[in-house]
Amino acid sequence: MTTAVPGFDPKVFKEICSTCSLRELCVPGGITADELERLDNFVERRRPVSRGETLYRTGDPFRALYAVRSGTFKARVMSDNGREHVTGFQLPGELLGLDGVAYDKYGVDAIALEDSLVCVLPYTALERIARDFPPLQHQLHKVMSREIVREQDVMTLLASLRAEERVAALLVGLSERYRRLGYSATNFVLRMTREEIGNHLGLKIETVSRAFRKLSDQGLVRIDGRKVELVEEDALRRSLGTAVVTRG
Amino acid sequence: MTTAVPGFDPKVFKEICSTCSLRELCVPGGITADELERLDNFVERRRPVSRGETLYRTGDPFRALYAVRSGTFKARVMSDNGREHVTGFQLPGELLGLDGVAYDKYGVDAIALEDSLVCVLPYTALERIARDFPPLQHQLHKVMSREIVREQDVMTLLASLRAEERVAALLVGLSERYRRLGYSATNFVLRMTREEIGNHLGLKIETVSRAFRKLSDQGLVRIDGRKVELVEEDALRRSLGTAVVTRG
DNA sequence: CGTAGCCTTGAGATGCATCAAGCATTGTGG
DNA sequence: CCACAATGCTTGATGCATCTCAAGGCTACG
Repeated sequence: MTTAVPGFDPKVFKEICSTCSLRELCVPGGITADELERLDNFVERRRPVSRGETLYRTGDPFRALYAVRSGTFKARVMSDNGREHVTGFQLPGELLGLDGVAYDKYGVDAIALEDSLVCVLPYTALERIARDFPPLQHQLHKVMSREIVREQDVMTLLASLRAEERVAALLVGLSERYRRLGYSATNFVLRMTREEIGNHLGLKIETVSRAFRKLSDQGLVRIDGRKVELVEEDALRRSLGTAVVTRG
Repeated sequence: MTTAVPGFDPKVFKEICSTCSLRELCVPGGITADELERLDNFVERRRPVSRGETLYRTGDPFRALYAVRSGTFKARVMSDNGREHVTGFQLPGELLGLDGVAYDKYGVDAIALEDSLVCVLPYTALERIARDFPPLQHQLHKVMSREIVREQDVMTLLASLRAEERVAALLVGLSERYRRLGYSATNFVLRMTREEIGNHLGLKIETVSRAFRKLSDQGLVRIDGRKVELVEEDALRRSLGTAVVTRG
């Protein structure tokens, strides 16, 4: 299985790509050495983005997708009254930029919440390779569709949950994503401020703070600044109604 | 340009496909007669769905995308407490089922709000043809990305607008879509109930009703049951803040 | 040590949900 | 053709969740 491919180090793959939503792209099962090389050549493997830096802005011409290798991003839109809406947070292995395909320009700002690394996937090359390599094509479609589903979930959350439930849903969602990454699902550190959480969930910062307090008082979680411990994960999950899936 | 192709009637195309989000699929610019025939063979061109009927249900195995030819649909999820969330309304030329790719099953129920016709686009065939026909591939990606952007807009709406603004945004959005279809952008009939509007916008039916009333009192719109007239379209638009785009 | 950013908490205001009643329209069976 | 049920819509009164405004505390960092 481990064919000798120039410039490809399986150890690096293990760390970086194994949880990536596009791993089929970088090291798909059944990919030939030849194909792998071709992929390797077009992906820029580690562009650093430091905390607070903008990876791309709303309206920038769309050129590439970005896969988060390490770190965390927020995607946001600013309304002209100066208010921020955070459309999502991106953890390692997740993609940025899918909204750019629609109108050949990005529809959000992508901002690093901590020092991060991204893979750069030039889009036209990606489309070209996808044509020659059906599993990759299908994987790309799945990734886009998952983003659609994720956003549906957020819409449902915004349309039907109360403040405390929204915050609980966010925590459960982050928990699942950290588990998938092989990190602790019960102990993690929030990379975003209360305000960013509020701007994602459609709540004011004070309401977010009080929601944390209430969940904490019920013994469901333990909160210390940005450090979170899920004490009663199941109860937390149940407090949402199982229909609300939390994929993002 | 009008090559003689068996089974293809340009007049029918004009009526049906010219505003379709997948028109590149059915009659792309620059498509050869050969390719067109191939497309023609795999698309089922007019499946009727009568009012209230379900086109597909949450969890049904994903097989096909559907393009609305005539009529209107709602896409919805039911939470287990029995509450409905309407993720969107689909007008002629718009697509249903993109969420199904992600997990090989549909993520919503698609229900006709009036007697409707859809085109059926079997998905595996679509992927296959897209590989051989780059403009179609790109168009498919654009359509998926537009759905992502549309949902981002709805999320922003839900997270930041007040009741009256949400209703105004819906009306402006419908207006634009009817204009694109060649219908009046200022006079149209709502195909959905107040309750469905509320379940889309995260509002109760009474609140929707009162929002209509207020917009009406301000002279921005005229409402008679489901008949809507946009009297001051610009003012209505301005009442939203221009950053809130309303694509669906 | 001091400042700036972030977070918490309290008190009061407000927008939407809830509860309740009544009206309009449509369709149906007598 | 009419009576009346069913469905959808409106309107009013009240309560509650969240926002708003205000103050103070904590932490990190220069």
